[in-house]
Amino acid sequence: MPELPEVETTRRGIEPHITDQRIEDVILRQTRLRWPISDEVATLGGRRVVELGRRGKYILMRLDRGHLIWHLGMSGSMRMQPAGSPAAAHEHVEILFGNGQALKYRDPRRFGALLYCAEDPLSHRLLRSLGPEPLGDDFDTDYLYHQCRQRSTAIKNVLMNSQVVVGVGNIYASEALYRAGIRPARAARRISRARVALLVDAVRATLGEAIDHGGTTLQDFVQADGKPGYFRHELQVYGNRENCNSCGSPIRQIQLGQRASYYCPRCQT
DNA sequence: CCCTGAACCTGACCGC
DNA sequence: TGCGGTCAGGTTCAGG
Repeated sequence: MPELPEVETTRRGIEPHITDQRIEDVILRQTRLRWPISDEVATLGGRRVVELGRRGKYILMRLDRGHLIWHLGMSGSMRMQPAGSPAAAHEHVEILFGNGQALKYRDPRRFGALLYCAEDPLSHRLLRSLGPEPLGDDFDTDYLYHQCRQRSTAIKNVLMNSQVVVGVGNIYASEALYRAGIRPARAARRISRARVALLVDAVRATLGEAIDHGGTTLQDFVQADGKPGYFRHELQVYGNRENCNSCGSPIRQIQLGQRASYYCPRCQT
């Protein structure tokens, strides 16, 4: 999926097309996603989109009454197309707007979600215990060092724990650790404060640059205009079985927390 | 509380 | 060409 940069790229691409627009109709072709789409979603015609926000990997669509919470799962994408254009395979949801544009949600693996929420979406059970935004002020050295102190698990697992910090998935965890010179399997509590500071900077820089490139496309992800993300060309270790761009050592792959992890055995300690 | 592994689902790819 | 096995960007949930 879609990690934070892909979700933010999606949000930015869609926002200008739907803000202040009136929903004409909602088409549900498949309601069995991670959780079933509630019947209320089909009845949103007439409501207006007030703003499009994001919390971690969730896209928050605030309506003049109620909210939609979207998640892209592993294979989800959202794009704008003219209303009436043919539906692609696995295009489960379509929202038609007064301006003749359609927001299309596509998700082959259906690990994503679309939830209707009457109240504050930040209080929803799926969102209320999320950690800080990695690009916000609350994610700093003091915070992450404190989170690491008592944890014996690998630092990569800590980075990918959404209760610790949101938005860092399997690609960017490997990339940020490479950038910080820290091995993904290193026990979190065995990392010095100075190196945690490097890691905080690395996470921010990696995610920020990925957003600037429109995210990373491996298979499914497309931006709101249908183009892929271009950060794939900037990846240093993820999916790379070749040599380190810095020292030439072969990149190694290990398994951590059910996920493939990549690192340079010489540059990362 | 912390940590691990199973589960959800489809499609791409690889070796035979 | 077909078949079976493996792997894939996420996250909840059950259980130790």
